[in-house]
Amino acid sequence: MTIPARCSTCPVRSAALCGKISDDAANALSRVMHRVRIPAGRVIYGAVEQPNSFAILVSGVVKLVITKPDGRQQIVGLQFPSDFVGRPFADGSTLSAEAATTLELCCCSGRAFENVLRDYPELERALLKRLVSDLDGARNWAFLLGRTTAQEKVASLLYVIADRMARSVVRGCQERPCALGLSLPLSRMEMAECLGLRLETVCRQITQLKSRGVISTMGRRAFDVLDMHELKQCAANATAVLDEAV
Amino acid sequence: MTIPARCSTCPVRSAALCGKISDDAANALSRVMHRVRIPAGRVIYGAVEQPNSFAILVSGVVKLVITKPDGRQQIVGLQFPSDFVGRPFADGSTLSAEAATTLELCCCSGRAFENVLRDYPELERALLKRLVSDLDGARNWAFLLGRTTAQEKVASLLYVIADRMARSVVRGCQERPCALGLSLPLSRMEMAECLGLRLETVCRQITQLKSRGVISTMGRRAFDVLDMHELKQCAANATAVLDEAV
DNA sequence: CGGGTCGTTGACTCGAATCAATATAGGTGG
DNA sequence: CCACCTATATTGATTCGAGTCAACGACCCG
Repeated sequence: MTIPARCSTCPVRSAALCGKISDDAANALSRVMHRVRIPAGRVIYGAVEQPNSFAILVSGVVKLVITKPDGRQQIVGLQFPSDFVGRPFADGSTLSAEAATTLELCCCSGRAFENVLRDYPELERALLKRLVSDLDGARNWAFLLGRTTAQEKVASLLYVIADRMARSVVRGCQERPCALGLSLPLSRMEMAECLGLRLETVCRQITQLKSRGVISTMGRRAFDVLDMHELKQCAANATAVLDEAV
Repeated sequence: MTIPARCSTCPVRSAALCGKISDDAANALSRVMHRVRIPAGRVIYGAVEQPNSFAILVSGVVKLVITKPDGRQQIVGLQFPSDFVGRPFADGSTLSAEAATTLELCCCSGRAFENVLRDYPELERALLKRLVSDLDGARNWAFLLGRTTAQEKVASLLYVIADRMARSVVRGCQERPCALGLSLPLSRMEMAECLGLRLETVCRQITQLKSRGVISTMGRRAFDVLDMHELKQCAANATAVLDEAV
């Protein structure tokens, strides 16, 4: 038995959960999942709504945001195409997921997903691995917030976005995804919320990166990486870069 | 079949992974696990050593630390008694786990653990749930690092320590674990590494909390929470507390 | 009791926040 | 299609919290 046609043409299949399991399990999964389109700004799951569903992100970007009673917000993670969206066995935390852009999701109800999970232990195993790597991601995010300068934060974010957007846009080009005209899935405000900064600070850092010829911007929601290597340098160690720029 | 005697007297059993599964699974697990004692400072797992093992923390505190080539360190998580220690299916990240204090672990080899995992899907399910809650923890840690003042950071850390240490020291006392003489598992330097601050800043904030009568300290490695409610207030919203203090 | 590590406090600096004033993009209606 | 209008973005001036540098003090070890 082979996988369904709609799956075999799916752009994220190889990288997503459903590409890591046997055709058998993938079939069972495909039977309960369906494509949906979600407009930007929609809350996918959060403190309020409980009909928890699960999805694989096909296109677009999801932001994971923690909001405190006093209004402070922090984006604690971004999800890109091929990522798994949902909170299995959620305990109702303060975390919510929002569409940063228009999304295409391949999704199903929590109940249906948990049934397949029970029938195919290999799926549970794959999910567990993904959670471990999400956990690594969350901890690296914490490092970024705790131990880096504004310069490094902005450079890191742009690097991650360039990396993951390029991967999902031009598949096959593993070399240098430069000069592509990447679309920026976040506003300046949202970038600030990602990085624990104010939007003015994000602006200033972007201006600096532009004046150094590392990136360029076109309008509000597009940018180019002119020098991928330099951007990575900025992300890893802003001070060293500043030294050699003197 | 009942669980082994050494498990039935184990202080963390009810809260740990092994208390969330059937006696059958718990038995299988107990057969491959054994108690070990680890001195403070020992690296449990990290970038170097690969013989990955898994453990349940019985006593002591483990710190999870990310170290970058340039020497910057950030503690991205703490683990307390009953927590699961280990990285299933690790992909060799920059994360390492270190004993912050002397530890008692109930541990086994990665191979043995994965065998039991295969035989008892319920164990895998329990592990998955624990990872999801770890993920929540890591994201809340990110919020703390990104969106709070030094005051809130220090208060939050002391609150978490007081909460979890009290829970493991005086079991049964669910009311107000105040005035207990809690042992502080971290040095000032380590506290700073947790919070993305400098140790001088941690000192100053501790001094402030003392002068406001929220906590008191005895020597270097012990403290008391004099007003648990106030400490929680400081953690949640330092500014409001400052306002009413004027 | 002496030495060294760790913790505390003080004086000063600096990076990011804040407050404020434009500027530009992008959508809307004429 | 163009002119306007509002959001969003950018830049500048200033403030403030935390970092840095330095000295001192306290605890804990032998």
